[in-house]
Amino acid sequence: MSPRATIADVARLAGVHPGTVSRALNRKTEGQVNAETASRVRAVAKQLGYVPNSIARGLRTSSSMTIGVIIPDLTNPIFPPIVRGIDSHLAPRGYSAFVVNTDGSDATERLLFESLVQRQVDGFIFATGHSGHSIAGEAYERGIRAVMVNRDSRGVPYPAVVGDDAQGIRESVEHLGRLGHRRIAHIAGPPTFSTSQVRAEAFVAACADLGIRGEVFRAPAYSVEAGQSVMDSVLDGSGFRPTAVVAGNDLLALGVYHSLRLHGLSIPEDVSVVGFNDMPFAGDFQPPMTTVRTPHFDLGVESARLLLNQIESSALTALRVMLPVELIVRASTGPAPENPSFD
Amino acid sequence: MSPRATIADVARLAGVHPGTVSRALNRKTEGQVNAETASRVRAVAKQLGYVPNSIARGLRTSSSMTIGVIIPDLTNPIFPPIVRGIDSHLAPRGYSAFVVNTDGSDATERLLFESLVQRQVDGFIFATGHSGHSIAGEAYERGIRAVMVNRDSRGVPYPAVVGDDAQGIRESVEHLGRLGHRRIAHIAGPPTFSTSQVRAEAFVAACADLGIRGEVFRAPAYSVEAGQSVMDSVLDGSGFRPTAVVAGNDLLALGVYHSLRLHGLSIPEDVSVVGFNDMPFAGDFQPPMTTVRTPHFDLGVESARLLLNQIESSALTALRVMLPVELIVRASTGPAPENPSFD
DNA sequence: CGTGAGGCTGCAATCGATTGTGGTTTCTAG
DNA sequence: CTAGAAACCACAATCGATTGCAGCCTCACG
Repeated sequence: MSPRATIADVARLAGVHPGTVSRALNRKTEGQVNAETASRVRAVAKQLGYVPNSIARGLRTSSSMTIGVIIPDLTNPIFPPIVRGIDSHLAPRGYSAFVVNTDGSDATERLLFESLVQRQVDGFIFATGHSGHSIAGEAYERGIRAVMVNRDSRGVPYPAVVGDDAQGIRESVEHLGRLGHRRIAHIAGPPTFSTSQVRAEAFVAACADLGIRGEVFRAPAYSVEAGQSVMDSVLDGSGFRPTAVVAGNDLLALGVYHSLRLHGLSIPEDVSVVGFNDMPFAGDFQPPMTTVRTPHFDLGVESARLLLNQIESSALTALRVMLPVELIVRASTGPAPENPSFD
Repeated sequence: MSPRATIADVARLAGVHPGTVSRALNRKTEGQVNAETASRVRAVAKQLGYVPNSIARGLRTSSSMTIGVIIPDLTNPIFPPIVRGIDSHLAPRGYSAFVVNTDGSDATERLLFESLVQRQVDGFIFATGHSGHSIAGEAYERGIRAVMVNRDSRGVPYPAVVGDDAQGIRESVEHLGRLGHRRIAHIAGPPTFSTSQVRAEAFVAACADLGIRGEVFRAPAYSVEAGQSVMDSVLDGSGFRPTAVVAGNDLLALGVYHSLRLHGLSIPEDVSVVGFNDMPFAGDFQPPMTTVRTPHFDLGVESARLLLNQIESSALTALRVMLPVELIVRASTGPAPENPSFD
């Protein structure tokens, strides 16, 4: 690897001082140097293939132009769009993102967080919010800038960018109500996530408003397996016989699909199912899934925008951005059965 | 933001020289300092909440402990597992990854590449290989370390980590042959990708070996839309009437699903379909998709391993790692119809 | 008791850029 | 013609860590 050209090399060849080279090459300061000199410097720089060393620059300016993005798991399909949204806002502004996965472990989150602090990231975007999310609290104490995305974290004073989950659930229930359903189950996610609580509460409220009998069941995780086993226990153990289920998210809904299939029940003839998130390819499932579309990409964009605002204006405005969601009706919901197959 | 403690602060409070602090805090050099002094330094460091500034360290040691990962699009479901595989190897070794998306554009790839060079990344992992992939060539000229993952790039002397695509296709064709299919279409990806070529050639060879009539059709992209429109033209325009189709990847296969459905053909009764990659939730499609599982996570791990080897041993061993694939038989393939519905 | 060998630690240079300060030069205006 | 102001650029400090070199101290051995 041929040693990269430094600013000193350029200065020498252009016959000027390194400081002048620096000024000539930076938009904000190039006015301070004679136009002719500047163009000579630029010519030499190009000739030498000079690229500024942003490590060195970062040391001096104490800004690394990097952002830490902490998510639970990149292979969970809702996160790639969020990450891309973040990146799409960051990249044009000269920022780069470190994306790390915690796999839901607070311990690894802490480790990764520290390693990013060490790397002098200018701020964080947390997609890992949950009740008792200590890292965000600590980060705030240490004066670190951050925003929460997708999930809120009660008690943490960072801005949060979330979808209007309550509205999404309400529309789901109304949709099912219009189809004649009067007994609906809600498979809720883990109670430590704000999303689970918001959705469950909205479900209960909507059912009450519409005079629908709604029961809430809690899944230990937002996963296909959890959805399946909870639905199994609803069908086998509980006395409740729903004609429709509103799942806490698409993964849980998929688990419900599996459970229903194994019980010989068909969707939506016997039971209607609605998911949440509209993950990629949700329309290609068997049957295509009715679900609530959350604008994940935009969630990412907004969170990045908020963070950069904080960083550049250094104003810690505790804000909260809620983006609208949309019910996507596909084939997993249909009219309530006249004679429910299991009555 | 309270100014972070520096090594000088620790030195002052511990009553030693900054150099000593540095030595006391680094595994490799802590033997050079008195055990008692070292522990005192460590105590002070903890008390002050000192975290080394890796920007400063990077400047001095000229190694940033970061890797650039260049992929086409994170929302393409094959990439998250690759990225996680990379990360799982990098993180425990103190490296962090910058993941960037090119959206298939060489121009933005170039931009992102330069910005990462500027950030002094220690190496690159390219998942964007294609014929005429100039960036990798240039990078090599400049003595930059890198490896290619998933896709190969002919003519670029970097190591490549790929799946055994030829074997996967061969197994697909054999599987269909055993089911009695004698007319099979292959929807190939863009010819600029090595994967497309390898798979198409393997398809032709396998058909020849088994005495099956195989026709290759080229899709302009690895996307659902492309798959659908190519399959449309096969069904409508071409004289060829396949009873099965081997798609270049799962996205194309999904497009084939759509096309078939719109033509009133059912899978696998009328036409069998096999995909490639076994993307997440491929088993939940309608019908569950028979496809070739590529070990994407391991592809990522291997590529990171190769890269770190290169970096740490500084030996440019042009290697090639091929990982085994596996045919996953689900419900999109079945016996060839006795009387093909469209003859 | 002298000396050589380690063991420890301080000193200062260094990585590559940015930026406040100040000195020349040139130009303008009175 | 000269004072004052720009305009331009060089100088050097600085960011926070790492590391070769050298010095000091202690200890052991002759």
